[in-house]
Amino acid sequence: MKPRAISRAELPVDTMAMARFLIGKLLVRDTPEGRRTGRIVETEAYPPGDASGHHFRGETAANRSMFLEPGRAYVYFIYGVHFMLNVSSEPPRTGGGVLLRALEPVDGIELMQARRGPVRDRDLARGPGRLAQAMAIGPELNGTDMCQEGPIWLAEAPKPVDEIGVSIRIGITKEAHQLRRYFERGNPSVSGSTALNRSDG
DNA sequence: AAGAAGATTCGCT
DNA sequence: GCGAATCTTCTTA
Repeated sequence: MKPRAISRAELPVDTMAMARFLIGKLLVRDTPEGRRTGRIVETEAYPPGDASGHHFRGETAANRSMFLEPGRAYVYFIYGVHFMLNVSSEPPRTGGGVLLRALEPVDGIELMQARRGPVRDRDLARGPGRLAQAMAIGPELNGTDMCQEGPIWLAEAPKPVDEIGVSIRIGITKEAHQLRRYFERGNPSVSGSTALNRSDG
């Protein structure tokens, strides 16, 4: 299977639309050791004006990537332990992003296992911190254009998406009631509780 | 200059 | 279920 990159022209210029659009698409990571590919099965939207978003208080050196055009990687470090990968999703200087929370492993599974240890395949990239670890994502990828083949990029969906569910987002306290988490219902690589993954907001 | 909070995960109880 | 691990960034004094 040969993945084809998604051009910027194909991307929605809107955070909620982007979060939904990305479900089922491929995330491809190319490194000297080889290629890792995962199918995106869970996302969260952090649109402009959302107090839980890192862009909420305006552009800084740290959150600059989210103020670029759609399709840029925003990578940040949290809890002293984990990296997280987002895709910018609004017009330039606006500020918005979509957090990639889980992948269904497709290719390069041995490379993911090497970084994640002995866990079931479905758990390799189940959760945003695990996703970053499995895909070898670090701060050097912050700002990368994901709309062309490079170290980290987006590619077309390999198959039709199953039913998409919607729920509240995980692990935040501000704007906690907003239904801004999207996932492929029934996919075993989706994180979160059974109750959350049943709802369809 | 110091402190607290944070888009999590893992291991133990 | 709870707490630790461990660090960056922003806020407040």
